[in-house]
Amino acid sequence: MTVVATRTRDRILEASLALFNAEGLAKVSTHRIAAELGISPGNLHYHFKAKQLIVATLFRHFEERLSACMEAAAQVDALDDVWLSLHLTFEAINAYRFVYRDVDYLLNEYPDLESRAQALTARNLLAARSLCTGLRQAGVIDAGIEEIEMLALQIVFSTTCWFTFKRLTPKRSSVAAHAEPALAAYYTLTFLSPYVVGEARDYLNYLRSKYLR
Amino acid sequence: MTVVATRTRDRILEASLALFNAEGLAKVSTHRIAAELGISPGNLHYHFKAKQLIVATLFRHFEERLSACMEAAAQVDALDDVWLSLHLTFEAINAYRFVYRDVDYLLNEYPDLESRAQALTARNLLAARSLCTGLRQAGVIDAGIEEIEMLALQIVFSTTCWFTFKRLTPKRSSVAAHAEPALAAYYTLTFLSPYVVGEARDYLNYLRSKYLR
DNA sequence: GTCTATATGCGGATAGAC
DNA sequence: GTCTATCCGCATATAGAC
Repeated sequence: MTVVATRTRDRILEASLALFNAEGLAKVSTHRIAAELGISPGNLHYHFKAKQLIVATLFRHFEERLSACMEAAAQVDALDDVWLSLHLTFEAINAYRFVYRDVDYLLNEYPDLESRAQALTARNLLAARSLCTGLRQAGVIDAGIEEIEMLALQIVFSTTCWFTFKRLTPKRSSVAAHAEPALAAYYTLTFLSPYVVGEARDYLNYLRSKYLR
Repeated sequence: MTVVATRTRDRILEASLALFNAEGLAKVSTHRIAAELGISPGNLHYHFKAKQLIVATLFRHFEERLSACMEAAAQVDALDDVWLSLHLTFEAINAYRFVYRDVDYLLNEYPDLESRAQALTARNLLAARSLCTGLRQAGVIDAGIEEIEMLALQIVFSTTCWFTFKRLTPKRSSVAAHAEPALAAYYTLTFLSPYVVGEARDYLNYLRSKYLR
């Protein structure tokens, strides 16, 4: 049945994503994925002729989800929306964290993803720039062109690499795993703080007191 | 001869470092290293019983070099020295870029390095904080405790992840490879700019005009 | 110290029966 | 669609001659 086939296909993608995120692309073999699902390696191969195809499919899903975040981000013009937008972006990246946590391995192993990953970053930069100019026009921040350029770069840099860096800082047991994206969003939001003017400053301080705990 | 033995050992480390940096830890096998040196795999194994030992040795060298950078950084109290210090740090990280460019793979493959890598980051954060408070005491920047905390984090974050992120931005052929650390240092220095006061501002602008080309 | 030859195991991928 | 069985290649690591 096609229905059943599709189910299995989706289950493979689901399980692969979970394993890749948890243990890293390199450590998860196709055998392992099959075992996790209780199916045979042969069956898995029927649905995906190569591991590369699983990875490529997941990467496409990631592109789509992140692109949606970016479109939303480009429209933002209030500090409150910035935080939400960053939060959603971090959640997207966290849901597919195997991509950025191990970019070097990923791109070495599957070179055809390199240009797509670069294009994604480029669009991400455009969206961040657009977000910043939106904030300036709304009078939320006061920043020159060069400063905005810098801000956009910082935002994209931190969304991209945050979870990679996280692994290099000792775990704080006090922080629940699901709270990570919210914290990361707060951290990134703080980049804006030197440039925030007017009553938006108060809101930023409110956020600070709320999340610095 | 012990002398010759040592030579070969060092050559192995040298070649391994070069290959790891150029192609990534995962893609470079011990056979490959041996072939590159024109020695046999058996001979390589005589000097290093396992690939892990090569990696561990290189990692120790990296720790030592980066630690020296950090000690120097902690003493800095002028904007000029900050740039130099950042530059040297980026050069150290660039010289051993296989470490941070593929941390996730590295730590998954050699778990005993994880705590050492975290300790290194922790010390790095301390040094950065010390650098920032030094700048404040010297009157170069005007920043509160929380802001300094944030600055230190930004500095360490960017030194650690910059070259990883670099791979996600399209190559600009105009930038020579050896100039990368200098550019990265400039980028990181700019984090300070919102907080720089007095005549130090002029110097920062000078650097900007010099490196923004 | 250096070599050749080889053991061992794993991961990706396939063939063909059911 | 799913299975079992298997091939192939590579990477780590070892044994033993020179």
